[in-house]
Amino acid sequence: MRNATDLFFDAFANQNRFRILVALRDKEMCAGELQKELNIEQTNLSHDLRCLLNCRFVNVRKDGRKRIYSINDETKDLVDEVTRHVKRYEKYLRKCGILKEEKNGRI
Amino acid sequence: MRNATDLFFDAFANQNRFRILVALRDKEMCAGELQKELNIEQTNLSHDLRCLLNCRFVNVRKDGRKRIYSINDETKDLVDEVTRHVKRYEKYLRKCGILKEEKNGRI
DNA sequence: TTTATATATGATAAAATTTTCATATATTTA
DNA sequence: TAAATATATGAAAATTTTATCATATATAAA
Repeated sequence: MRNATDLFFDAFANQNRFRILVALRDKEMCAGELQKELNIEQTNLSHDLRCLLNCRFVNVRKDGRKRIYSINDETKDLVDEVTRHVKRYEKYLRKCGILKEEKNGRI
Repeated sequence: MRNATDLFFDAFANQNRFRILVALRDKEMCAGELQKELNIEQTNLSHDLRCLLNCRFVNVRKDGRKRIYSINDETKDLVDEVTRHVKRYEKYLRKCGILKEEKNGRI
């Protein structure tokens, strides 16, 4: 059985899923709005929303044929703290040399 | 150019690297001690420590032929907050259905 | 100054994740 | 009830990440 931390990072520390959480930080949105704003392919967005929902990082309510998603407060706080940490360490992250600046291949 | 958040999660949200940060939470340790305690293969541990060091999440000092690693306070706080969040959501993470309970293949 | 211990480096192999693709369902409007 | 819109599902392909392997360096002790 995997440990809970691994599961947590799988859900939270994923590029698209974290972008969704950041977008929902300021206002609730339906899938279509998220899709436009974040430019995530429809089926991927749907997979990601399901994951965030199952983990209870976000909530959803129906409105006609739209589904409106919102982030919960605890998760919002964590998003904020991560964002602060990222800002503080960005300079070093960029110079790390082990983390890849570009997706595969050299810098 | 990748965004800073992606680089941050690459460094921080990695199984072995996060375990190292958690281990260093309570006391500073040299590579050999970490290796025993966490049971991480030597070369992997070395790669991971270099990454954490380059990102400035940990510091190092020399003592004879050992190198003693310690976590910085800001990162320690973030580790604690993540740990709390994981505890709170573990129940849902396990039931997510999208996150894999076992490494590849079915549950 | 040779041997032993502690740790580091870089390339490739192995494994895991993310995207794509084909298609399904659910609700509304015509 | 047929067409249109909004969103969801599952499997396979594509890409990325992590582990392994071979080897290097640095310090200490014999």
